[in-house]
Amino acid sequence: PIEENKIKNLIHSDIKKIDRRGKYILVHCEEGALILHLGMSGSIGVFDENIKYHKHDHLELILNNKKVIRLNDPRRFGCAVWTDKKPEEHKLIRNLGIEPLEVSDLGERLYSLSRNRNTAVKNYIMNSNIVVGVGNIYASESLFLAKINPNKPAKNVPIDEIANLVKSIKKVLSNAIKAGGTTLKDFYSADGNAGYFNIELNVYGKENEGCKNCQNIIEKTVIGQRATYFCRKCQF
DNA sequence: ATCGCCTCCTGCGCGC
DNA sequence: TGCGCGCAGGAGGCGA
Repeated sequence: PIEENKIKNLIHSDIKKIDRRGKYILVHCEEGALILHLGMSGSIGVFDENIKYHKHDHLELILNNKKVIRLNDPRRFGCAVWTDKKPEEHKLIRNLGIEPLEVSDLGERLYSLSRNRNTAVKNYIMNSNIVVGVGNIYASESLFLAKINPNKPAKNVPIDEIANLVKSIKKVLSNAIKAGGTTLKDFYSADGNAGYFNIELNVYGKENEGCKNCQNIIEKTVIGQRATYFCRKCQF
């Protein structure tokens, strides 16, 4: 949800820094911080101040350089929350898991945290209280590269497979970042133009196509209410 | 603590 | 063309 009234605290406030934690964008100001999330369908655009609104523009930050920042989010799964305190201490942020591209011991940590986890390994790596950044596309892609069946209980994945999985997650995420994200359909970059390229996907959305390793048929299944794609022959 | 299930909401593509 | 249906990139919150 968008907390409109509280966000008015931003009036006359300087933006000191913008960074992120997991998939949350943190706009640090003098008096606190704006916490943004784009959900499934959100986008942020920077426009000239007099440009007309688009359908589903929900929040506008008016800057002092005749530009505006607008949050557009058709499905409204995103959020915009103001906090007076350090954003790291906010309840949406403080329980977030490991930043996969910022630690060198991800394998050891994911292994030890998984020993009592009976849930499917795909659910495990998508749990943002464990590790952040692995969304539904990248979960299937990472498990394919690591040759791990997405349904295997997390606690049954041995240390060497976790090591492969961690390598795959890092590779998939950094390639995706380099490519500018994954565009399935509508996507707008910050200047308002349709932008960016599809990254190379191996399994996501490839139901009934041939596996790129073994030509076996890619299967679609549902794990944790989410579409999941894998090759039964390569991943076990 | 952990887990599975439900929910929020709009839009699009498909089959009939 | 139009309608109804299923599905979609996230993740908080609930009860068991």
